[in-house]
Amino acid sequence: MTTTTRVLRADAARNRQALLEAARTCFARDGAATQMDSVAAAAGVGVGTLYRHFPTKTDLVHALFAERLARFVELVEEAPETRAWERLAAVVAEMIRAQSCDRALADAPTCEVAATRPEFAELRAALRSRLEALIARAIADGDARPELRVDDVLNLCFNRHLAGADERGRRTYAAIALDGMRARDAR
Amino acid sequence: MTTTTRVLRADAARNRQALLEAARTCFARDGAATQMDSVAAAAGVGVGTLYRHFPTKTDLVHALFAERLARFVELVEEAPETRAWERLAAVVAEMIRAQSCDRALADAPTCEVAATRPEFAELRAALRSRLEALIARAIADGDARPELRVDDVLNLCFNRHLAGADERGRRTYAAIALDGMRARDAR
DNA sequence: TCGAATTCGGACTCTGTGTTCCGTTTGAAC
DNA sequence: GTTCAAACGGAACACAGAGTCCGAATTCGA
Repeated sequence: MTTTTRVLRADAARNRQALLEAARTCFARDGAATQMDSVAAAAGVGVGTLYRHFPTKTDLVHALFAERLARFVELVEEAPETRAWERLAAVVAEMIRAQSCDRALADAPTCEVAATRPEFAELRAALRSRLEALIARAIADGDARPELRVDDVLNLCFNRHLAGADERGRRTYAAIALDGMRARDAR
Repeated sequence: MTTTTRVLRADAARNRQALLEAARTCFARDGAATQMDSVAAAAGVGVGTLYRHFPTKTDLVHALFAERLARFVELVEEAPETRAWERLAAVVAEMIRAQSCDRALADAPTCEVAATRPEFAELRAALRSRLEALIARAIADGDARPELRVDDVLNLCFNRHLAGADERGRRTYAAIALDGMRARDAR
């Protein structure tokens, strides 16, 4: 995945991984309020090093969000032979579950800081278009309510309050969301 | 509603109202990112004046949130003879609708800045307990799903993404939320 | 009308946080 | 082992935004 033009020196590569790992932890815990200093500290590295790998906080956020979105895109594509509704349900459940380990994730769909990066915009578009297709199939099958749109699904799944919710809360939330998205006849 | 101990001078009272009005506008537009300077400017007043009326940004946020929460509390209490589910549905719809005019509102349930103020904590507790009772009745009537809890309702209604959504988005969101909260038998 | 208490305004201070800079250290090619 | 480009660390800088301060202006009772 590391598509850097020039090959990194051994220590630099090691530090880059440590930084990404540290950033994951920090953003999961503190959300958007995460400070660059604490990321560097968690990686056992000076801020200078952090800024050499990610020139801007935005770059770091972008890298993390891209990672997550890519996982979701894959998830939507898995097992194309399944009934659309089943897959949609799995995707929704996983997106909701993922919020519990990442306080910053809820911002991903609307986040403007990272939105300007073409690479990120592409990923977001990819997720949207694939979800769109999946939803269309689920509606055609008569499983999802006909007015359902991508944004409705994303709005429901990327809810900031989910990060603070407990296991029961997230389960119930997912159940409500899925039942609500269901077509009247299919229930 | 202005329960200040000493009576305010005419200009002071006028400014206080202007400040609250300006704050409503600014927070509705910019959410938590609203700056004190811009509130003062919008009220046509210096920052000094703003800080005399609201010594801290937290105080201002508190005043605004309290206003909103109080409205919701009233709403839950209205027309007690109605069937519980009907009222719950009305409350949910209104809470979701209210997000469209206030970018900061979504934080109200979890907001820690204002949570320390006893007055605010009371309001929040009041809303919770009244909603709790309403939900219990709706469950007892067989209208709401039995696992439903106050937090589930609040998490669904106070969703940050709703502020950016359009009319259709909010309507669909409300429909999904309500259908999802419904008991299986009642559908 | 006058005077004192109150309020106003906005330049200024203070703090927290993203970002830069540069002397030092390290990896790896020969 | 020597050399040098690349990478490191963290003190220092820059800037935004919350909150302060005090001389000027305003209100209002007498």
